[in-house]
Order: sequence, then C-alpha cells, then structure tokens
Amino acid sequence: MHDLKWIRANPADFDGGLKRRGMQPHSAEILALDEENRAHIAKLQEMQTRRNAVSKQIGKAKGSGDEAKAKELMDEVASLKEDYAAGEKQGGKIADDLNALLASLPNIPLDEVPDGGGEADNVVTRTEGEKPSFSFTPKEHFDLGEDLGMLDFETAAKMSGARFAVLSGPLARLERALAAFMLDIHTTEYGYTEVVPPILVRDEAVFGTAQLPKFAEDLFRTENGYWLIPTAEVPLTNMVREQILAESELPKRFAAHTPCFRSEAGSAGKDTRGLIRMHQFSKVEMVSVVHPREAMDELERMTGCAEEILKRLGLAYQVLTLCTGDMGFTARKTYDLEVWLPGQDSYREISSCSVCGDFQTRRMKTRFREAGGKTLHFPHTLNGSGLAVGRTMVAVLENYQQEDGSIMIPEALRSYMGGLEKIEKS
RNA sequence: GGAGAGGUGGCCGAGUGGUCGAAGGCGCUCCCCUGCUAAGGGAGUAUACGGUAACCCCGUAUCGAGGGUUCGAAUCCCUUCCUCUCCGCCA
Repeated sequence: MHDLKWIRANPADFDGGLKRRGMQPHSAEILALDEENRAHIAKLQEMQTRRNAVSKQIGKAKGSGDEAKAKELMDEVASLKEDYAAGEKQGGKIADDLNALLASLPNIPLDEVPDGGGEADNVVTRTEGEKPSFSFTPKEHFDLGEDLGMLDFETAAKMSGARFAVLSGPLARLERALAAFMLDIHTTEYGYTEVVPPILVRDEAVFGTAQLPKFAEDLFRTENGYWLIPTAEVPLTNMVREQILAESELPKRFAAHTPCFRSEAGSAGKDTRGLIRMHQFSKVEMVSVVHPREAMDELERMTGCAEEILKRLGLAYQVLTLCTGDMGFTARKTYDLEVWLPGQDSYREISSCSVCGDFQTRRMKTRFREAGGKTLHFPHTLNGSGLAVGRTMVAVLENYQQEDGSIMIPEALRSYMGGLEKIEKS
C-alpha cells in the first residue's frame, strides 16, 4: 500500500516509478480523489461536531428536567441527520475508490534497479561456481528420476492430475534432507527463527502481503474461504501483522519449510514436463522485518544466505538483478538466483530475494516504536527463497548424474541421507 | 458438530443509554522528597485521520470487527471474527 502523503508530495516520482514498470501515470487520479475525500471528511466532521455539541446540550437539558428545551434541540438536530447520512454514503464511496486504486498499484522500484520491459532486460550481476563437465550427454531430471523408478508423474496424475508428482524411496528422502539442510543453516548460522506456520490463511493475511486483491486467480481457495499459501512469505510476513514492535526487537528473521500451492493459471504449456512448475511444491522461505535503514544491507545478507546453500551443494549459479518490468508487485528491488541445469543446458530460477520497503507493513498495520522516542514508523520487509526445494532436487539430479543414471549425493547432504553416497536403481 | 461464557487502554479491571477516550490498580516516563535499600508525594502516559508549516493546538473516529436503533451507544439489537469451558468427534 502506498503512502498517500508521499504521493501528495512527490506525484512526479510516483508516476515515474509506475512508468518504469510500464504503467500509466495515476497520481492525478489519486490526488483528485484524495482532495475530494478530504473535503468530504472535513464536511462530515463539521456536522459531527455540531451534532455532538447539540446532543450534549440535550443531555444537560434532560438532566435538569427542561423537557421543552430538550425537545427543541432534538428537532434542530433531526435535520442534520439526513444531511449527514447522505454525505457519509458519498464520502464512503470516494474513500473506497481511493483505497481500491491504491491497493491495485505495484510498489515503486528503487532508482538503482535497471529499467526494462521483461526477462530479457534482467542484468546478470555475478556468476558463481563451476559448471560440471560430462563425458556423456547429461539427461534432464525427469528422465533420471523416472529411470531410477523414484519419480512418478503418471501415478500422481491418476489421483491429482497434471502438475503433481510422486517421489519415492531415496528421492523422497532427498527432499526431506534438502529441506532440513537448508533450514539448519539458516537457523543455526544466520539467526533465522524456525517457524511452522499455518498454510491455510484468511483474506486479510493474503491482502497483507499483496497477493490479494490483484492475484486471486493464482491461488487455490478452500470452499469455506481459506487460501492455500502460494509461499510461506504470506504467513511469515504476517507474523508481525497489527503489531507495534519495539525498535530493539528488530530485525526479526523467520524461516519455514512449507508446501506451497499455485494454480499456475496462465502458464498452460509452460514447463509441462518435470518438477519445475508444480501445483504443489515445497520451499524453505526466509522473511526479515527490519529497520528501514537496514533494509538494503538485509537484502544483500538474505541473498547471501540463499547463495550459501547453493555453494555448499556445489551448484553453479548466477545472480540476476531483475529489471523494473520483471519484478513482482511488492518488490522495490529483487535478486533472482538461477542455478545451472546441465540437462536443460540453461540457468533456471531457484530463489528470488526481494526488499519490499514499507509496502507490506502498511497493509498489515505493523509499526515499530523508535527507542527513546514516541513516534511510530513502518518497518521494512524482505522475503526470499532459501531455496525452492523441488528445484534444488532438480539441480542435484542433473548436476550429480553419472553415466549409468545414478546420482552422487553432494557431500554436504550425506549426513542427512543416513550416510548414503549415491542414489541408484534398486 | 451440540451447549454455555466472554472479548474494554502496555497489562489487570470497573463501567447496562448522556457530562466516558473511558474509574481504579499495575507497569512505564519525568519531577520532588528521602544520607544506602525500601517507602512516600506530584505530573504525565493510546492510535488513525482531518484542520495546519508543525510530533504545540483544535476537531473527528476508535471499548474485537461490520451494520442497525436513538437527538445521543462501551452500554440496546443483528451479523461476523476470535478466545475459553463442557460434551461429541479426531491426528
């Protein structure tokens, strides 16, 4: 949610930010509504002031037994009532329009974010790790998994349809191992608090992180109105909703391993094979709630946490700074981590770390009180994957495949796999 | 799922139609007093929005949320969310 006061003071910057995202300017429309809204508020408050004053006099008159005076005053206030009801209705509509408009507009990118219209304009900021070399043609992960007999899309399709998978045996364990490995690093080495959050949440929570109202079609919803989380960003960020924190409580860092559910509306025909794009997948997510002045450092730190996982798994990757046209709705700046997939002969997104400024805390009504001071401020939020577990498994399969179709288990993971060194067909 | 009880300020807790933004207590802040410690005295202590250049001041709203009745609602009515107790069911 945007800061109306900031838009009032900086309409050109606001429109400039929207334009960089490929959107039309909106400040004139917003400011017109705002002005109208404030005029209505002033008018209504004036009426209320009068009504309150007269009502108090009625109370006094009745208290002193002066019924005639009371009656007279009651007649006087009666006419006020109609005007007030009409004004309230009109004013309410203006306020609703204004809020709906504000809620529908994406966050303003930071100056340092590269301009661009889409994926092609993202900037490769650095490349890390070494791609493995093969003496044979590396296979894609779905062939590897299916040949091992541990990855089964057909069986999943029978019970759930497309975009679901069944993992079994050592591959199922690998999923659990990866998640535990990631979570252990984030919690014991980087200070994230491990959380097991609800994965069914209500409207308010999803509005808070701004998947609602604009992106409802991307989400699954239960018949009684819960939303299945598309990412643990939703519950983890909402950990601080409607709270006033002490400055000393910041930063707050949460990490969780949860299933995520996405309808993938509009991505028909995309990544139809394999584990890359599922209706259900698991992910380890990081969320930080920080003092505004710490936000940019925290973005680097969080990205580093995600990178550390890739490094320890010995996977090559590149870091992209997303351009204005490819960033998510809430982001002011985003780094994507793309892991090297030899089977696909390409880099694929495995993590996305974003700084959202106060965009989400305004929606959630999260504030913090400055130490020693009285004034309240909105903290800033960040979220990042650390990492997408399914896609990490894809990377392990493709990068550690052997000519015979077996998979070497990365050193760092072996203790989580009961000492197993290699996954092979049984 | 059935039957009850309840949601008031940072916390506890009064308050069943008028002068209540809300008694009292605790906590916290500042000041005074007190030769340590303890005690005592005084003042202050919500948020949002609008009027404003203004965190001074004025106004409006907020007693879980939304709606209604009324000249006037923390107090009455309806809806809804949440919490708790008992029963049932259940991992």
